[in-house]
Amino acid sequence: MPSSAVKNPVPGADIRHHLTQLLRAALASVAPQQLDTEIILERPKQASHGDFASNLALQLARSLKTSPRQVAERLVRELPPSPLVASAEIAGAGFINFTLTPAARTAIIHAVLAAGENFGRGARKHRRLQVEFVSANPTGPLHVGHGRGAAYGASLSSLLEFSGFAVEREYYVNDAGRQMDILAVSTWLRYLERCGERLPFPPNAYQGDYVIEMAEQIAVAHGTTYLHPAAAVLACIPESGDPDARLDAFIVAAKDLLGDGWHYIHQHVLNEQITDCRADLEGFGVHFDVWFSERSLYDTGKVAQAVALLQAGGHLYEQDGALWFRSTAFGDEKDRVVRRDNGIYTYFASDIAYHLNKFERGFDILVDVWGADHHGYISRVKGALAAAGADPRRLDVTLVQFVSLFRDGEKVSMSTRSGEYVTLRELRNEVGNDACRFFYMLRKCDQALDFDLDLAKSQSNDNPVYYVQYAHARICSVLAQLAEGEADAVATAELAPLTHEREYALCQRLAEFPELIQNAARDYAPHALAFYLKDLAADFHGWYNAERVLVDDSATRQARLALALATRQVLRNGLSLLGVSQPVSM
RNA sequence: GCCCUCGUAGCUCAGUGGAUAGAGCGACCGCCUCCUAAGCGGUAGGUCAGCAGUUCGAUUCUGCUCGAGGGCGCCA
Repeated sequence: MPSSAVKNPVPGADIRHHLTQLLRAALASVAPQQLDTEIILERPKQASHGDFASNLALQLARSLKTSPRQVAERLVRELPPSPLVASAEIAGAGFINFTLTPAARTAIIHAVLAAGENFGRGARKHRRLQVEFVSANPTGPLHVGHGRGAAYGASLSSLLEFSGFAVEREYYVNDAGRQMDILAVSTWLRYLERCGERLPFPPNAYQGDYVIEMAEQIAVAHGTTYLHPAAAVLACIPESGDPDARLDAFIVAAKDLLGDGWHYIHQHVLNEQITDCRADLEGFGVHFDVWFSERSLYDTGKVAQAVALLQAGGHLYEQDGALWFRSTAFGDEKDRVVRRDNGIYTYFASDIAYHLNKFERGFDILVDVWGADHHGYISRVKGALAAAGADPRRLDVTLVQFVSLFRDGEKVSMSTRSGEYVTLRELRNEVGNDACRFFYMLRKCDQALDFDLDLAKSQSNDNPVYYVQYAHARICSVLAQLAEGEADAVATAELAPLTHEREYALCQRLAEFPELIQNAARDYAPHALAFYLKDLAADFHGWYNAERVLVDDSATRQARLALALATRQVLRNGLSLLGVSQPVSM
């Protein structure tokens, strides 16, 4: 291929693509029969290895029956000349290391300034993607474990959206099951207590103070409307027996005695919890586009339809009075019940209907963010989707591991049912939203997270979130000292005065941002963005300490201002994706 | 027993089919007459748990062993 076939690059355009074209041209001449070899360009860890490195020669050596270094020499000889490449050197086992010209290295600054808040945004992918996360039962305040799912899901959604997908965020409200009944009956029993009735509060009912508060509200608003004598209630409850049976008896008694009143209390506590949950999440910067009701799946017959669909496909059978799904035919370790012997559908049944409904709504990809304790659930849901004729590969389940809180080096013990746990709201109030959001992203989601309260609260250099925000504030501080209108000229500043290694390193970091967005989105790994921002801040702080921005020489001053401004832009873009604020001063 | 996640510096954790495996904290030595010291520079610290395999090349992929945590309901 003649070298003229490689187009002259636009400054600031995709240099990686340009280098790939150069290598492909060389490949066509050195090994025309290997033209489909994948061209891989990586960013070397060491600065002495240039700006980009290719292992193409190592890949080709075997089939060409030639030593890697010899192949590399031939490739380099055939590389078309490029105005962006200062040198292409052979090193190590046969790597080709590209060093860019100073202009090519700094060109990214203008690209950042031109794109602004859209720098790093991926091309539209024309694929609709839904992220479902948190989806905690509306039976009590969110705790720090839910907080991790919320922070992860929100950052992941933003990242996927920024990378080019059309993203919808959804919260699945489990408003149909026994847990809601237990919350309603718990509230009613507290209400009776407040009205002066003496009866034992079941140990397996919801113990939290918020239940007492809801009972108080009902009493204030409705007086003794829902009052029934303790004796009438207790008459329905077996003397002994297992606690779950007793709790169910309390629920039956409440339904019988209250009639329509039961529906009021049930609906009231549900509304209260959803409202509280939504406010908590919005306060955390976590927004949902859709709050999807599980009960609506029953009301519209979707659950029965889903089961009928599996039945029609011959995937169900009856045994011991229950209806089973033959999930072992789809790789699950045992078959699963979809309808119990008492005629009630299991959670699994509504979950099948739910996921089929998601596909009906036209999403190309479903992402479910679940607590790690649900991992055994993946194979059966995917199996059911396959059985129903849907493609299970379009469902990606991401498991988020547990959170342990540490205070003064001691683990804070938590127990959900007893009501003794640290809520997300308490955590936010104590350490602040920014530190919370950032700390949740400091660990891969599939690893258990130890949340150090003292470190998260520390207003010091130990705290990575302040380290990143400080870089942003420092840049703002410099810009605040400019004369009127001086910043306007920066966007088109001549960049040749940037000649220090730290400046090139910072430019390279900025240039990595778009690739990082794509990779992190592909891997569902928003933590990679948090780590990138730490690295970017470190590159900036290092440069800031070594070189002064506001120097007298106007050309140097303009060039450095441009670099500072571009850095601030990328810090902003990254922090906002993570839901962390970008303070102007600290 | 089966399944999942994991094992990387004293501690907490990133990372990768590639070259001399990184960061923060802790330790030690330094840097404000200077755009914010919530900052920076340097030193010390490693059998990437172990064994075998695939590969031109394995800390990364595969298998096994050891160790840690979690999950295995006609609950949600």
